[in-house]
Amino acid sequence: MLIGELAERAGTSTRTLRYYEAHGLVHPQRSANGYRVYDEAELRVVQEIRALLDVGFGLDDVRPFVACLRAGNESGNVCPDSVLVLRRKLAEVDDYLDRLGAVRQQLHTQLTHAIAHREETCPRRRASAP
Amino acid sequence: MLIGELAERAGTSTRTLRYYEAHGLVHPQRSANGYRVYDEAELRVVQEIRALLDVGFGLDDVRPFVACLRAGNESGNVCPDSVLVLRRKLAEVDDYLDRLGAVRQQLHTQLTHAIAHREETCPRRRASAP
DNA sequence: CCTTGCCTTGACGCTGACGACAAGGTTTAG
DNA sequence: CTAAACCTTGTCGTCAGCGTCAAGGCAAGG
Repeated sequence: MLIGELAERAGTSTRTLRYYEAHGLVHPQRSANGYRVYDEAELRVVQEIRALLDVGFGLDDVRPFVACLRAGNESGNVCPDSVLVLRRKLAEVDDYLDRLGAVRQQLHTQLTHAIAHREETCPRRRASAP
Repeated sequence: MLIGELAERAGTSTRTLRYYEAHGLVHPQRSANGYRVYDEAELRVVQEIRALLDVGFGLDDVRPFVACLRAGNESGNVCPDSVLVLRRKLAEVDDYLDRLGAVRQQLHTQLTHAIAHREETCPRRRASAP
């Protein structure tokens, strides 16, 4: 399988595949003319990478999962290093959820006060009419 | 007040103040030698900018609040444009909270499955011992 | 006069995951 | 012969909010 086919099958671009290779996530062989040649297993690998990136992982975070898949496991999650990353990421997400919740609260408060201020300085006719 | 003093009082850098000016958020006067001269009110403006950026706003989102303050209001939140931005940002945050919650759920699931798989293929001695 | 410490504009660096383009080689089909 | 459709490496652009020099002007104290 050449790079174009893998790109299409994985729903990504050739640029992306070369990028992953440059960062050590994919290791295609080369044909006589220098073309990259991928075997079927790489499709799974690329899909795993994409799935993790979509969830907010960085390339470095993805490495253990790729290695885990390549080690013959049917899931990239089951290796110790992957579990460590999963734990860390879960903690990060929880942290971010907390902060984002606080931000939401603050925005809500500001908005409420702004509306209240508006009622104060410029009362609605409908609302205050008998 | 010169740029260095304002930077220190606002807890930011001169570079940052020049950056804000380049993006139309601050309009200092100039002294005879070309130095930027700020009046007291700009401190409030810069603080408002910093507070909003810290919450995740972009410079463009901040503009209405700055204009609102400069219009003489004691809060930057009370003007219609500011309220619009607040509403939009609140919606964005809610959206992001939803997606992040889904991600958290997925991570949790993956982690749970990975652990379960581990128990399966390599059961703990303590847990299964009589 | 010289140093110190302000200030000025200008321009590149950074982070991440690519997109887009350049300039060229290869293979196949017509 | 040539066009089409692949492929190669290399390099610059993107988004945001600045950090970090670089090179120089201005003011005051010793």
